[in-house]
Amino acid sequence: MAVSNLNRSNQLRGDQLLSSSEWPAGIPHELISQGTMVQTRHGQPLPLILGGDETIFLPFMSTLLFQVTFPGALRQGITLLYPGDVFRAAFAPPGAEARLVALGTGQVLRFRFDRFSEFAETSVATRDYFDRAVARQTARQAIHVATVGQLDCMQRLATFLLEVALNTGAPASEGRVVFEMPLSRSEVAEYLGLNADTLSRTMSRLRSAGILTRPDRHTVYVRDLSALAALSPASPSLMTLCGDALAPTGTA
Amino acid sequence: MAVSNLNRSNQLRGDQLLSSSEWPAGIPHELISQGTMVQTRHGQPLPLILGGDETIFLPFMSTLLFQVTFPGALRQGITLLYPGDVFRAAFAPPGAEARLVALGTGQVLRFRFDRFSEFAETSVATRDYFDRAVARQTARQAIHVATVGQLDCMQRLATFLLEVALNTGAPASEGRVVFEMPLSRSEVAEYLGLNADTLSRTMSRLRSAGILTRPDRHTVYVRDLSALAALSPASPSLMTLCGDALAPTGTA
DNA sequence: TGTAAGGCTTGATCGACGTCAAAGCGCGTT
DNA sequence: AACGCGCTTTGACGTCGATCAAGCCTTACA
Repeated sequence: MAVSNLNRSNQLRGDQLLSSSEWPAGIPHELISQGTMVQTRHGQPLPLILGGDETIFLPFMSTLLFQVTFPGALRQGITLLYPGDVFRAAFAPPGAEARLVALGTGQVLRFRFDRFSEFAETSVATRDYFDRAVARQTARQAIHVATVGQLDCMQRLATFLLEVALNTGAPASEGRVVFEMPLSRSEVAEYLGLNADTLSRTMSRLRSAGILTRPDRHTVYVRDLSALAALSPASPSLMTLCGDALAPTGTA
Repeated sequence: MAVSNLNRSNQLRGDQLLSSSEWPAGIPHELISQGTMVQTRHGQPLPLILGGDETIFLPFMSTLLFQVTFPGALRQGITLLYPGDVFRAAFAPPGAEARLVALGTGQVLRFRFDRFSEFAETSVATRDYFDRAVARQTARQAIHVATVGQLDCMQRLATFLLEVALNTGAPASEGRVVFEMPLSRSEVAEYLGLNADTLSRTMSRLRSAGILTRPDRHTVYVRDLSALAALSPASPSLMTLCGDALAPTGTA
């Protein structure tokens, strides 16, 4: 088992770190011991190696952000990756700056892609897991394209907040959710294709409407999830895709 | 071999229609006979069946468009699919109207997904083909997100024209390309997240700049591919991804 | 604890793009 | 050939969000 160094982070074989009860649903257990577990800090870039030793990452207990910058243009946040997702370096377009960054302290499983697919040859569960994860991410990506392409500022922000709430939030009480904001204001703006100042204004409107509060800079407390969902045309899609983890009181 | 009826179109077993010299590069030949070949007309919808008998489509000699409409919002063109791509119904987000339409007369290979993956179990080439196609499409999709999220009207249009030119165009002479416009004006607008009137104005500016002409409504003649590429921050990405099929005189 | 740096908020202003309406053009139909 | 329909073009106008700038607040570090 190769254990290489990556930005001085601790690295272990995948099954040495967490008890299996903490593993994200769906990951085949026999796969985990095949990879390298990378400890992440906020903002840590995960190098995307291409070619024969292409890398593949599985966010384990962490959230990742994939960004692309065209030469001479602003940066765009492409997708947020949650535990259970997969990201191979070949997903990054050539000819543009592509960055995969960790958004907090956590763990990411890393493989060489050839090793991963070699193991997948022997494991139906791994192939199924990979195909299902890719399909789910592609569907989320379609929602993101439609969000950026068609929705106005408030709708985009509501969609983003709902996405993060459903994927990482903890229910506080009936119709209320708390979650950590994984992105800075300007990163959210990049993700939504908006200006950071405009975004700040829109967030203020949500606060003064009583839909959410910010106990501190990194925390969002959604006081009325139904009202937030009502602002986003994508809410039915997100609710279905994220498994209705936080059943709302109603969508009206 | 099941041959069902779909919108009265002709259907044949996949290997009965074209000589193998016309097959798109990369598709394993043994896979083709496993599917159903669907004849398409312009605008024909390809039904996306989900669940146990999920469908998967392989555009063969045709181009497809995948669109999503949120309830109460405008339609968004998500991705264009060219020969060699793959589309499984699970790529469509739930809770929103999802449409896959053919953009011209051609052929599409259709499988039941369970049958497809059952065959893939026996064929390394098919698995490789599928994974590579998905990765390439994901990279193109990242370009599309960044295009819609960050670029202005002219840059988006230039990016779209370049994409279609590189994927379907025929070189006319050094630095010149002709291609059929597969989308109507309003479909292009939906794909780029723009207003159709604005798009028309921008296209007029390209015409008066001498970069392209429209011999007829369905045809685009690019008179200066380098100038078009210079307008799009995504041109290095598209050129690399589409295999430099039309080597330009220069990118400046 | 003081200080500096960077991120966030908010106001004023401007411009690109969306909206609406009218006219032009191609195309199929009778 | 005349007619009518649908798509496209073009102009006038309004608006949403980008930009610029000032002030505030948090965080890091000496």
